[in-house]
Amino acid sequence: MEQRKYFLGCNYIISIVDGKWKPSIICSLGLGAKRFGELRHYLEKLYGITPAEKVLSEQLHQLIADRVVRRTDYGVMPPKVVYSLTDRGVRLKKLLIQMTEFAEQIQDDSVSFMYGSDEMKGISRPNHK
Amino acid sequence: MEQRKYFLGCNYIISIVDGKWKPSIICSLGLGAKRFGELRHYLEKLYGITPAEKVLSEQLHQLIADRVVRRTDYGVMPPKVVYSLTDRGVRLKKLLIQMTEFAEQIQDDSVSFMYGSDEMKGISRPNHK
DNA sequence: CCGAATCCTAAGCGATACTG
DNA sequence: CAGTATCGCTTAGGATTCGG
Repeated sequence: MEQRKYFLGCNYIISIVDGKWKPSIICSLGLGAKRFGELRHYLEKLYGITPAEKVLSEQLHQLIADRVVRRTDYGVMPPKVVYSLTDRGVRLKKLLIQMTEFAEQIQDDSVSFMYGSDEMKGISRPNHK
Repeated sequence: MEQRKYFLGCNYIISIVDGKWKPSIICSLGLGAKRFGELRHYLEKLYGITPAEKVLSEQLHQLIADRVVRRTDYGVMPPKVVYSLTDRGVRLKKLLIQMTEFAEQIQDDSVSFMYGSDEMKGISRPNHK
């Protein structure tokens, strides 16, 4: 087992959440545990595009390695596997919400976001059709 | 001028600070404005390695484009150019410190950091030789 | 002293096809 | 259903060289 070395602690956090879909995965699972396919379709409803299966799989496994996400295999046929946030994941999600709120404060015309911090908290349930 | 679109606000923040040296640049300039070469040598003292000039230059310009860093050219000969944090940069640095504190909370044996949140705040002045 | 220009390698991400 | 295997494009970042 080898040790990973970072300049700053924030570099470590950034490395955990850096990945196109990772914040959305954490956010989604924070609103409820989901199966692999469920997660894909949930993300598609939110954004209109789906992560490639390979990419979703990769990023999930990285989050598992960083102990942010937990994988529960029910070992039945047909397969049933559920992903959910660990304790660390729940705390990380709160940090992501803080970051999102900061983003909304400094936001200007040059950027836009598809999903807001209130929605991350589950305050508003969007009607994505 | 085109608009950048992100899934979540935190994706925007992550894109701003994602870059091997960016958090360290923001942290360093937060302790005082610096010239290009000064910044390089400061980082070298902290970490024992220097960013390639091209990389430091790139990441500085990206931070300028994101209005986190300000470049002040005194237009004299020999050249004197100073980099410092904007208002947005100062606020972003506070967020980075929060992230670093979170990292220190969840830290375990598998990771280590070369510079701590207290040092980011300027509380302790390390004696790097 | 303050960089820009070029070349190179590794990693991120997507599309497609296939498996237990 | 829940993924893995393969391919190919694009970007990040380091090494090196050159210019005002």
